[in-house]
Order: sequence, then C-alpha cells, then structure tokens
Amino acid sequence: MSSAAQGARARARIEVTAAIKDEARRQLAAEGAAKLSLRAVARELGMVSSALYRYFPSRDDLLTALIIDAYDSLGEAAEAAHDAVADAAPARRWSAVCEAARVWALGHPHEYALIYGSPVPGYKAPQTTIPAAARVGLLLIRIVRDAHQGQGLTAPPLPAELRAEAERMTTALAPDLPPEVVAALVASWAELYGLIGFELFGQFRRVVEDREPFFRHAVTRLAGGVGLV
Amino acid sequence: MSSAAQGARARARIEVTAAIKDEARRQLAAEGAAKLSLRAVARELGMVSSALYRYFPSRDDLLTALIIDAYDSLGEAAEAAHDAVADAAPARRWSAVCEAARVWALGHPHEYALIYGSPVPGYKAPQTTIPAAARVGLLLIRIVRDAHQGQGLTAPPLPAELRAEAERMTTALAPDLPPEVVAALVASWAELYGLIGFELFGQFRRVVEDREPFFRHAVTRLAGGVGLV
DNA sequence: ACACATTCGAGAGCAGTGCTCTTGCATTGG
DNA sequence: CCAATGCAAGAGCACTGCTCTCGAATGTGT
Repeated sequence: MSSAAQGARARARIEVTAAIKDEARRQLAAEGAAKLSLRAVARELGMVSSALYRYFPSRDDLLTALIIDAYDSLGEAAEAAHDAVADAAPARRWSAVCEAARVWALGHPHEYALIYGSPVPGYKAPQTTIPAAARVGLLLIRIVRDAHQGQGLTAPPLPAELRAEAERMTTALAPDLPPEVVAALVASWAELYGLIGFELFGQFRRVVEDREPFFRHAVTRLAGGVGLV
Repeated sequence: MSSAAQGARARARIEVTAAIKDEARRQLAAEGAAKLSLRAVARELGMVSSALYRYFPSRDDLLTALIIDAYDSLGEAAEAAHDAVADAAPARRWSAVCEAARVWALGHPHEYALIYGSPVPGYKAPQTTIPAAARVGLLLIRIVRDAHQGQGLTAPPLPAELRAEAERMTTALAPDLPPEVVAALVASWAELYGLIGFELFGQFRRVVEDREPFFRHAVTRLAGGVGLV
C-alpha cells in the first residue's frame, strides 16, 4: 500500500494520467477550453479516444482537473509574490498579491477564463475545487488580519440591513476582524477580479491603454478601502 | 429604396432573421452559449440547417447578433432604472444603475456570461458591438458629470506614473471631469462587474449568503470612491 | 411581357465531436 | 501456473458546423 513502487501497473497509470493532463493543458492554453477535444488529446498522445475514458470518465472531469490545477497555479503565483515581500507593510503585500494575480491572468488567459469566466455549459463545480479556489482569498484575509493586529483597521460603517450578514461572514472568515472590514475585504476581493477580467477580456480596449499603472492605482485604492495604508 | 414595403422578399427576410434570433435567444437562455446549435435552431423553425446560412454566415455571426442584443437589453434596463430616479441625488442614481445591472444579470445569466464572461473560442468582438457595450458606462459617466457640475468632486490623488494616462482617458471620456475622478470612475465601472460576476458565477457560494444588501453596500462604497455622497 | 439575374430552401456530404460497448491482449496477484 | 483484472483498440451512435449543388420561387431591366 505504499505509494511508491506499487507495481508497474499503478505507476504507468499515474504517468499516463499526468501525460493526458499535460497535453490537455497545452491545448487549453493554445486554443481555449471550448476547443479542447478528447480526441485531439488522445491523437497527440498516440492512443485512441476511447482509451482516454479509462482515466477521465468524461470531458468535464478532465476540465475539472484542469480547473483545480489552474486555481493552484494562480494561488502559488500569488503566494510566491507575497512571500517575496512578506516583511513589507501590509499595503505593499496586498498590492504584490493583486499584481501577481493580474500577471498570472495575462500569462494564462485561457486558464483564467476557465476559472473566473463563464462556467462551461451545464458544468457544476464540484466541492473538490473549493480549497484551491480559496487560496488567493485566504491570502488577502491573512494580510488584512496582520495589519489589523498591528494597528487596528477601520472601514465605513455598515448599513443596518447588512449587519447580520457581515457578522456571519466575520465568524466564518476572520473572527478577529471588525465586520465592516470583512465586508469591505470580500467586496474588494470580487472587485479585483472585475479589474483583471475587464483587462483580459478586452473591455478596456480603447478605454484604458496604459494598464499596468492603472491597475496598480486601482488595487491601491482597494487596499485603502479596507483600511490598509 | 424606401425601407418599408420593399417587396415581399425583403420583408420575409427580416422576419425570418428575427425568428432565427428569437429561437436562438431562447436556446441561449435555456442552455447557454456553448449548447447553442445552428441545427437545433433550424430544426425548431422547421427548416434545414443549411438554409440558416443564408441569414447568418456562421455560428459566430449569430452569436455576435445575440451579443449586441444582450448589451442593448442590459443598457436599456439600466437606463430605465436610472430614468425612474432621474431627479434624485447622484449617489442614488448610481446605485439604481448598478442594482439594475445586477438584477438584469441575475435574470439573464447566460446572456450576461456571453457579454462579460470568457469570450467564445477564437471569437473577436467586432466593432459593431462597441456602441451597445458602452451604454452602461456612458450612463455612469453622465451621473458623475452631473454630480461634478453640482458640487465638484474629489478623488484620491494620482500617482505620477498614471498622470498622463488619466489625462488621456479624461479627454476621451469626460473632459470636464478631474482626471482623478475619471480614473476612479473607470476602475469602479470594472469593479462593479467583478461583484456581479462573482455572485452570478457562484464564487460567493458559502461566502456571501445575503447578497442583495451586500451588493447595495458595495456599490455605495464604489460611489463614495468617485466622490459621490 | 419576356428573359435574365438573384435569392432561397432542400438535400447530400465532409470532417469533426463526446461517448458507449464489445473484443481480445497483457499484466498482475493468488 | 492460472484465473482475475486493467487496459487499448475498434466499431458505432447521435450529434455538430459548414460547403456545395440543384431546382424553384422571386425579383428586375429591357
């Protein structure tokens, strides 16, 4: 039952599985999710399409695997960028994470579209994607929590109608933060992907030309909105 | 050469074209863009698939028509919501537009995905979509411009690296506004769609539960960011 | 009013897709 | 060594977008 040397059979299986994912990722990056074809993957790997179903029961399952990988790849890039400035002020760490997410998205447009664009046809994200999908968000929470412990943060007061929900979110996400800050943080988290998506999907064409400084300024404003200076 | 009564042929043509778009929109709303099939549309209309190519040279052209319609539908909803509170304070008009966009998106998820989600395979939005796509943005600009003429707006100062680009954007979009406000406005515009997209595509699942008040608060914060009170 | 031109629907057909099922071979564990 | 299992292959089904050709209906110019 050890994981290594469990027989040539098992080793071949994980190798083939990896090869399929690699080739699929190649095609995804080259042509986009819509043009990812099981048959083309199989063809490129020198096998017949039906053989592929031994490894992934359906095209959607293959996509799910690629989605998780994409979340992890993005999360890893964000964490690496964060760790490189781990000792800087929280606002700088925040910006580093946001900029890393943008750079990753620009470098992996189709994979970004897969995870933050429109969901595929009748596709329903399985629970397994959740931990990978949460990595960037958790990183932002950590930064804000550190900042709060350092100096205490403030955010605009909550309207009465949001009070209860904000407190629920707070206990679920970061019990040691004020609810106003948590609400602002979650909103900023979503807004960040609005900025990235608009740039990536061409909505800024003929509107914003010099996009990097624009993005930097925008995420700095987002940081300010949750109380980071 | 008059547009009306230009012969039975021409009239039939625009009628069939409309019928195709209607049926396509039905299938789009029901199943999503990925499952929109020319053959299925033709089948439902009692014609053969090849006949459809007399009206739309390709599936992508049909999608383009639907995209423009979707932009217009969203723009119309936003403008109607705005006009209903046209005399209120700018901040209230801003919120009305944002909330109308959200409601439209929740009511037309697949059409929203078509215009603000990932672009389809090798699809490149033709110039023809631009005016329709700009409607909500122009509305927000109008609101902010009105507010500025009323009382003068302020936004956080620009970093030096963004100065030139912000001034370029200002002359292109709203020459009578300060560049800081224009930069904030464009960012807020993109961020709005981050909020909507996250809710629509399920990213808020198990994070934000009571989403309407959350959204209201978030767009109020966005309004504050461009100087609206 | 007649002849020419254009437009259109239908059908066949091509190349491709996801997916299923059966068949026979190779590897594996007892 | 032999039975059980894992696996690749092939054929096949029901689709897809798209092209081409062929008559028929509908226009238009003389």
